[in-house]
Amino acid sequence: MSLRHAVLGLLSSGPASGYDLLKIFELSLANVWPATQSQLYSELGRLADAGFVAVAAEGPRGRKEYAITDAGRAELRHWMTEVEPTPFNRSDMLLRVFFLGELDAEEARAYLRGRAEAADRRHRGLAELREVVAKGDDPLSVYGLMALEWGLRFAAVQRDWAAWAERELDRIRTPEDRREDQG
Amino acid sequence: MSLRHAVLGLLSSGPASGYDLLKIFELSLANVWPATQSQLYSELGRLADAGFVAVAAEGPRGRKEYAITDAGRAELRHWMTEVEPTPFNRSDMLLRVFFLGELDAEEARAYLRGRAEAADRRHRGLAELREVVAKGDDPLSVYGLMALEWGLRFAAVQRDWAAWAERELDRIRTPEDRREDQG
DNA sequence: TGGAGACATGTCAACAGTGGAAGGTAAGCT
DNA sequence: AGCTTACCTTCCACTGTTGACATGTCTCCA
Repeated sequence: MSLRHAVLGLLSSGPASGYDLLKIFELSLANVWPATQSQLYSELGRLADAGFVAVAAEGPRGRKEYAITDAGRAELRHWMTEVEPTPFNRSDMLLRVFFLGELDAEEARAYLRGRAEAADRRHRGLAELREVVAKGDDPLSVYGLMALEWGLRFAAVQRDWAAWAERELDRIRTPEDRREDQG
Repeated sequence: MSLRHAVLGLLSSGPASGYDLLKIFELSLANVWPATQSQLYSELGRLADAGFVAVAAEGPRGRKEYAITDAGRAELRHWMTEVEPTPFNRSDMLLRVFFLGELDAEEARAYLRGRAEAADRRHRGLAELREVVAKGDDPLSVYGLMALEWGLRFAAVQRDWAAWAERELDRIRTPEDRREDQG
């Protein structure tokens, strides 16, 4: 139930409407905690019922600006400092690795190669983003930068792991051929 | 909808009952694609309705052994080779990083330190598991080893990143103190 | 023979996440 | 004045995930 805390976290730096929050979710938070419009509005409703946020102002077009309350801030702090993060999540990429034996050698190689390439593309994309940020064109908070660095390292490790696994696959699958060569 | 493919993947190497599958989910697949008993049994039912698996044999205590069908195998192959894996998932650990500014310097440090330590513990645990596997006491498939290697590298990168972020935090938060020293 | 423990399945309520439809208001442009 | 575009919210149906409860059988062993 972290959508709730994502919303509280965003509201902790100032009031915003559901629409404003949606923009943030689509941009900076998209890779960390994606959320859709219907999820956001209903979560804001629940948060208001629970007293963690309140409508601070109403604007044109039915706009409602939500502000975090003291109770909300307390809840956020509690989650940040007391609740243990989940160590890891589901990964359909890794799930496929378990079943790679179902494919023939060529297909398995192709899969790992594909993963390495995708990770490499992501790595290059993030590196570019870091360049842009470094030039100061599009400032990012210290914490945004930390998340960016995480993404960069994560992409690199995935790329390198996939390349390693591909070599490993060759090492495993070729002994029979080698024996044939020698026999 | 990968639970379906996890089940198909497991059944691809031989028939099994819901109970058997549950054991596998609790052990080797727990970190990659956790699933509960209720999920498993209902998924098996849906899979059977869709013709991807069939009851191959019935045993004592109402046991039903499911076997994958040709259609099921085709579906699994399709998913393995044609469907692009989701690049990354939600991370409540990283979500917290975005809101680290809500905490004071000491708390933020503690958070990152905690992450580094948790990752280090996981890394040591997996390294130990790799030792055990290497000794051949508890054999793991090539693919299981690849997944293990992934876990190891992932834990290492998380540990190192958290340590880096902690130093980064010091670098950012201390300039004011330094100015005070000089002034 | 009686109890513990593993084996085995089924069902239900609640919550979380996805995708899309519907409906309405304000601002800016021509 | 009329049009378009951006702004803004609500509701709904469906799927996925979790946890708990209910139910019963077989094997072993004291």
